[in-house]
Amino acid sequence: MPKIGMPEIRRPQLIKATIRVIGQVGMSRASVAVIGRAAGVSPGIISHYFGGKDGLLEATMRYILKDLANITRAKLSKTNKEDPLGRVLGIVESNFSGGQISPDVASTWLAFWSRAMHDPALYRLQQVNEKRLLSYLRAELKHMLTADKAKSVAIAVAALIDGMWLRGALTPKGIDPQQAEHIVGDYIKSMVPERFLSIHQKTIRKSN
Amino acid sequence: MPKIGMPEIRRPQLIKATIRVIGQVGMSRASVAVIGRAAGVSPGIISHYFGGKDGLLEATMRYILKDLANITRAKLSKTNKEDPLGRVLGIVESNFSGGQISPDVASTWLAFWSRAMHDPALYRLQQVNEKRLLSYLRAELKHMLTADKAKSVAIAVAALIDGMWLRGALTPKGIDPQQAEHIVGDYIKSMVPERFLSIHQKTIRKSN
Amino acid sequence: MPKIGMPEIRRPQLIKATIRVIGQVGMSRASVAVIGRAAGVSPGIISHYFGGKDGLLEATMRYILKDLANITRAKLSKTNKEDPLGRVLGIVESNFSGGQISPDVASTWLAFWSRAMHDPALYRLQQVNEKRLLSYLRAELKHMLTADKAKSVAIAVAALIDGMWLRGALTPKGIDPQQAEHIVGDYIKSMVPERFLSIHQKTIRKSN
Amino acid sequence: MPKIGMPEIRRPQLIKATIRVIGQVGMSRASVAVIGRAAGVSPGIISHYFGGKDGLLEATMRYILKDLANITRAKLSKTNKEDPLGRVLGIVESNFSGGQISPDVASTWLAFWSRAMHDPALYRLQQVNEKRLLSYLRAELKHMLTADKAKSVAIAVAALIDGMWLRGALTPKGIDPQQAEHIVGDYIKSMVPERFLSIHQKTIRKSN
DNA sequence: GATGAATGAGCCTTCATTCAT
DNA sequence: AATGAATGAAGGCTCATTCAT
Repeated sequence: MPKIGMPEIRRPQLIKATIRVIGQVGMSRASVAVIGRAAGVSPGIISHYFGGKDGLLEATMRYILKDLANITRAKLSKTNKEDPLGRVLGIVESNFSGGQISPDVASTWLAFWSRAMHDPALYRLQQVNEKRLLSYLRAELKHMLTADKAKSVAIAVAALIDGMWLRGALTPKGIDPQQAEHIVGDYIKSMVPERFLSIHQKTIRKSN
Repeated sequence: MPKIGMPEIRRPQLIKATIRVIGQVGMSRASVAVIGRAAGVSPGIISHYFGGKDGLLEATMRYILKDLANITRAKLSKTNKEDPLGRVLGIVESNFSGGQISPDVASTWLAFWSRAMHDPALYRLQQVNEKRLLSYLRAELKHMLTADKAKSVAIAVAALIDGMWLRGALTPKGIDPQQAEHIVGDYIKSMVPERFLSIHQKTIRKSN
Repeated sequence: MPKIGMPEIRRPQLIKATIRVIGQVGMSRASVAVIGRAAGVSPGIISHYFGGKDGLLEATMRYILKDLANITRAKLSKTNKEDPLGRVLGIVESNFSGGQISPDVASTWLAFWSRAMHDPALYRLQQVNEKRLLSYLRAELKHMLTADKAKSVAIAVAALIDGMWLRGALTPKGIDPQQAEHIVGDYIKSMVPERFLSIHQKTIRKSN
Repeated sequence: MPKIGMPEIRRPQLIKATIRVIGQVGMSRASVAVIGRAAGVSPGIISHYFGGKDGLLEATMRYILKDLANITRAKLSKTNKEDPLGRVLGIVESNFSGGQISPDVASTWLAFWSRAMHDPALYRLQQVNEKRLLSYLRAELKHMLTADKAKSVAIAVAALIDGMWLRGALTPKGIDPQQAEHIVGDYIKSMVPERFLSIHQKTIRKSN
């Protein structure tokens, strides 16, 4: 068994502090001093572990995206491959579950969204994530719709997810996952042929 | 006698420069020095006209929101009151027309969105805008749907608008208004009773 | 009769505003903009009439000193030359009368005192005033004391005047002229031969 | 491990540089840049140690006042309690000894006097110091004079100290402690009953 | 590995002065 | 004569980063 070094402890510790700080005071006030204090370490350590503030921000975004990817993958692995509607709903659900909907993460993500437009490193991460979501959605929707229709519905679903998520981030109460899933789910159900709803119903019943 | 009427010239001049600068280098690099240079004036002038950088940012957001409100109002005034579907589509269209979809404005708006979460003045402006959009949508949707359904569809449409808009902002090519309107339009049409589509068709034909 | 031009109006107007502003917000916050506003004129006018802020400050100090000199001269001209004690008391009284003891003037004077140590122009004005006070005092005291004693009492009286005045300036209620004159007067009376007190008493009675 | 104990080094270092700078160029030119340079450190350090320029100024005044208080306390502890005149003279002497009479300290003190009128924090410090001086003087004078007389003589002595001190600050040669003590001493001796002079003489002789 | 003292650039703001009107 | 818009330097402060310990 290898000894776990400090990097494995410090990096997540600082990333989580970053999310907390950005969530609470905003990106413009998230200085390394404040983040360091929130993590209970000295400011100098950030340059040591991430090469600088930019490195920390990139690592933080990467962390959030990875978390989402993990959740989605886990969700899909538990979903019946014969139930494409269920799988699409699973993808949607992933976007409104776990750490993703905590106000701090929502705030952080929004800050990154804004920053990504002018920061190549963040922009690339953002693009990868966007494409993955679209490709996941399209892959499942193709089982229920024509390629053309699948593409445009995928875009709509992705937009709906982001929109619900964005509006939730700006609401004092935060994101309401149930409402979000319900609204996105309704849209999808209204778009796919009826028989996929039946399959989905049966699959759910079976899994219980 | 001094030059008069400068405030009426300088304020829009500085606001436009702000949008341009935020659009091009991002909020974090939009210093008063850079904005001043972009407007061709000295940095000190910003405090003179807006009381400080915060005042300029607030005025800028106010300017963008007012622009959107004006476009929406103008659009609605030209739409037949007997055609609620047409009016909803008009509201949607307003959000993807005019200055709103320029990459600079999109970037600026996103920056404000992020900032609004931790800046009370911007937050208030944001909230007013959100509520107005929802209320406009709900008012028209109520003519076609039950109050409950109108409410949830209004939320979905607003989310769809924001989502399309957000994703467009992050795309190199910028927002594609036609695609956006098409996708949002499709969603709305799939949600309202068929007869309102007929009314809408007739209204359009008549107006040509 | 010569026509009175604007300079004769503007200069005192600005000087008085300066005293008012320094008295109310202190030297460090007395900008030309604030002074101009207090005088109801534009900031540019100060450079026009005084060549700059320094010129205004110097003129303001000159104005206050001249006022004190005038009061003293007037007081002495009304005092019996055969009553040296009465004349000394008159000099003391002059320093605690008229505009000199208003809180604004006191504050302004103190500010100049501090500034004079590093501003040659103000320093020169200060010195002239100090020497005049000492010379006035010494001239009268010499009629009652030896030259040596007169010199040291003159210094003490001057210090007592400045000290009372300084302490008064720092008290919320401002300078109390009666208390000040009483204390300084007591000191002087205890220092001069008794017969000058008798002369003084007689002189006062006669003048009534 | 970082360098430790720097606060204990830096704070006095910066305070002394502040006194030096104010003494040499005046309060209005005592910028953090200049003070930092005089202390051989970077300007940013001032905010680090004092929270800002105001904090440094307050700490500087506190330092000077504390120094005076220490000197006075030390002086009194070495003075015979049965010799009230000696104790009063000791208090006076304290005000014209040690660091207090250096031109830099005199200039700084005068600058603070002026500033205190519009700066609550400095004003409070000033008041504490004034009250302490008066109370010390009154306490001793009460052993020699009626309460009423003690009060007014205390005020006069305090004024005389401040006045001598103030005039000295404005003299190129600086304060002359011997002359100052002599003048103030003479005044006090002329005010108290003769027998306290005898006590004082005896006490001095004994202590030699 | 970790600290936090220190730097120095960059930020926002204030201000005395200039100048077209 | 007077305005007040505009400048640009200088002010205080914040901050990411470096480095001796």
